[in-house]
Amino acid sequence: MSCGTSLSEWHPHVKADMYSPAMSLHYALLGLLAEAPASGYDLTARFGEVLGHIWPARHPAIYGELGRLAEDGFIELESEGPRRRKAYRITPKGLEEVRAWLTAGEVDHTPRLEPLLRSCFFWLMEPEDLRAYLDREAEYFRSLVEKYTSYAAAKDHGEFGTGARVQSLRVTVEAGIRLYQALADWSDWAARVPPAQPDPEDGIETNR
Amino acid sequence: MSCGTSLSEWHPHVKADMYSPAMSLHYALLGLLAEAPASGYDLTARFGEVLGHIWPARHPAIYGELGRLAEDGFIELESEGPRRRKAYRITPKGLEEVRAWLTAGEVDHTPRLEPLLRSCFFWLMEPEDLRAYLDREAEYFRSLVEKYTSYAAAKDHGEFGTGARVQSLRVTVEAGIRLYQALADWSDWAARVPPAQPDPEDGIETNR
DNA sequence: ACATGACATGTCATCTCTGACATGTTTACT
DNA sequence: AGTAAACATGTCAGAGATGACATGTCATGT
Repeated sequence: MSCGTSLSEWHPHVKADMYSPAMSLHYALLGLLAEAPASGYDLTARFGEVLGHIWPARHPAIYGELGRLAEDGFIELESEGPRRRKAYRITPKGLEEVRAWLTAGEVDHTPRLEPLLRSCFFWLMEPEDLRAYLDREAEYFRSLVEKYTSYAAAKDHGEFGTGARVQSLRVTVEAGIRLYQALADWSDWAARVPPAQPDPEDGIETNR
Repeated sequence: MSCGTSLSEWHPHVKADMYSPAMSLHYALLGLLAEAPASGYDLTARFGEVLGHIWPARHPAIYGELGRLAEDGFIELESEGPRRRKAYRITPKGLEEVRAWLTAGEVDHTPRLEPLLRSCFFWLMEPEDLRAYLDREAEYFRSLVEKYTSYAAAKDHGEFGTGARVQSLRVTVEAGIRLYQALADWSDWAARVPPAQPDPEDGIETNR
């Protein structure tokens, strides 16, 4: 082992972080329903369009969570529409729930980004493959920056109104722009890091 | 519904992205074992120290995946040590597996960042709570930038050697620095966005 | 001789999400 | 009148991860 915290700190009978793995959908749905009543179908669409780029969710997860939320009194049936459509409305209890999360909930700061995980293992790649990969990535990140930038510009010209919800979305988009810009710059930077010397310490062949 | 792609594109019988939810641990373990043989305990420690800040994993998941990996011939028993310790070594098949992932696997670019999800719902918070939250976040992100920066400086002074694996880690750390810097700047920026007007379009009270 | 703590591996109930499958309803075009 | 497409909701087996629980091994100090 290299540098390190003692393992037994976490191991035997210690209460861990208690960070909820994906209670996120629970709050995400409440947050969306705080805007306006919606059906599972509507919510699925919203995940497909915008939120899903940050926090993916498919319809089985959504319908399932909707059922649980209703059971627990965080939301309630608002109306039944034409094709079996069921729209839900958030209850005061639900609104309190999501607000408590926002102001008092533990924040998980882990950046679960697959490209970052991959970067730990770049040393296993051939230099030319790595180079090609990083170029592709930089390109892709730049295209996202462009996409979000144009959305932000439209918003700043008042195209979607000036309400609080739109303003929140604008803030989220700004995060996207800055994050993807950072990732694009990082990819460019990484592509210019010289390939390493073969590592003497281990038996596995590194990138030649 | 607002702007949007037709839902039926994904719905009826279309093959979805097939993006693997967390096949990531499978590859992460292979990547770590490509460096040197290790036991479940060692690998758990490494997740706790470094990798876990990017991709968390607890010991039950690790021991479980290790078993599957061995069953499938991606890794093999290297040695049995003092206290039931079992160290595994990656096989040629396993090395091929992780390399194929790195060079040919689909990349999932979704930034699963809880702070970003939260930002979609900032409009539900009281302005002063939001302000306090953003200040705390900015502070925290800055502390991470500092931490990773000092690590990078140590590395650049040759403190951990110059091997390929260390160089990869340096690249990952650079991503962390840039990402957290972007997030710190974003938090500062967001704290200075003026609170929105009450939104006329819906019935739920927004931040006053 | 024995207790303690670090080392080390495992099981299990439970939770969440996913892809595949299944189904019913309404509109629009031909 | 018929059929295709969009609208809309659901079930289910299975994968993957988690916290809690359980157990066994070795070194050290008393």
